[in-house]
Amino acid sequence: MKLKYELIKKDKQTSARLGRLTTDHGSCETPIFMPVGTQASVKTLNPEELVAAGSSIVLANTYHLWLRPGEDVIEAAGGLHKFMNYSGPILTDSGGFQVFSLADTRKITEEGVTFKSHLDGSNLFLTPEKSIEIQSKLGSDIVMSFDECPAYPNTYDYIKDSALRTLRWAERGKKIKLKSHQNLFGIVQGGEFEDLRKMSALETVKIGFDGYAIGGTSVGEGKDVMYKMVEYATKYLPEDKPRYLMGVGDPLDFFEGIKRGIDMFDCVLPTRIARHGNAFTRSGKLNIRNLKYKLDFNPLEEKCDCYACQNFSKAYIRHLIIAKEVLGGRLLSIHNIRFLTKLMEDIRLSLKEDRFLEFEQEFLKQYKGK
RNA sequence: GCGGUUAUGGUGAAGUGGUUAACACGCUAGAUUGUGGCUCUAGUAUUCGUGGGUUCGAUUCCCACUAGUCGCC
Repeated sequence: MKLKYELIKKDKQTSARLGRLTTDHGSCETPIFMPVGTQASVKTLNPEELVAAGSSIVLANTYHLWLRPGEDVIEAAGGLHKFMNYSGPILTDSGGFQVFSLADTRKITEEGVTFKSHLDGSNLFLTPEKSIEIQSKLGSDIVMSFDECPAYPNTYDYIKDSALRTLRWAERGKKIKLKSHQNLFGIVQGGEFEDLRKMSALETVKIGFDGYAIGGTSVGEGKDVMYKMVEYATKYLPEDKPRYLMGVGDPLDFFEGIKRGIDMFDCVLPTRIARHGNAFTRSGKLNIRNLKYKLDFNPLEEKCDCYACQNFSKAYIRHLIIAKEVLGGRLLSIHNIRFLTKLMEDIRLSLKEDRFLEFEQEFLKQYKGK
């Protein structure tokens, strides 16, 4: 069965949307946050904990699984779902971003990208066809097109060439056969340039995909620029398909993205900052290593229903993080994922009740972001 | 009791007769956005056991004291 996106409701004051996404492995309401499990594992958590933390769709990464253990191993296991014992929806990123983040030794040509493995330095060659073939073997529910994620800032001419190349790559990738339950998303590029975002969006839609992502964001461009990039693109995306803002996971960015019509977000932030001792709370981010929590025997957040808050104190989690015990990072990861999934639940509820902007105001009053 | 030896921040320790006393750990704070990396960044001794002396100048040289340590009786 192909992916189904139902647009349940449109916000009257903003471009926010309430929707439902249905795959062969289950459905979820949008807007939604998707935790990242790069190597077929959301770091430190097992699938049960992930689901208990409110997650209903996760990411995995083509580049990482291609190198290790290899897509054939996962195919032999019966696909990613069976391999990692997770039965919910999975989205796989194409590896385009890794090409960007491991940029030291890469060379981009029309055919594809040559770069070095971060594991053993061996030379690798990834093409749009190869990326989709790997994802086909992985068996994820949502497959991402192989794009180029250009660095920021960049010249207009480069971004234009790059966006056009990404379009050609998208067409090539689309020709690769996927499994019947799989769906392919295209990625809009175009940097900070309005006309290029428009061109990229319109042309990507012309090729035709099951959903559309906005790429090339959260690469150091600054918030205002990012919001603009989103705006420039979502205008030209069809209403009846989901929109996914790649790599964005700051609570404040959720509001800004949703306001502009975004349905899906993914980010490593909740799990990465967790392992470094930080927690999201309704009043802002908290660094559990801070001295002031040494004798604080209250939970991270009083009203939080997550496993960490229901069972442990800040003082204990602080001790675990300082002592470098893995349980500390686990508990903070559980909490942070729950924080973001709960925030999305609250946002969806506010959309249902026609008070999205009011809820945003309420949230911002308490939340001290940067 | 005698002789030797050492004495630098929270810890382990470098070092020099003369501008801001290495480095590591710890501690304190910050960062982190389609995860290579429990990672990265910054701050953290107005002062070198105590008291004298030599010197233009001493944490560095000398003396005494105190404390630790080793050996001998």
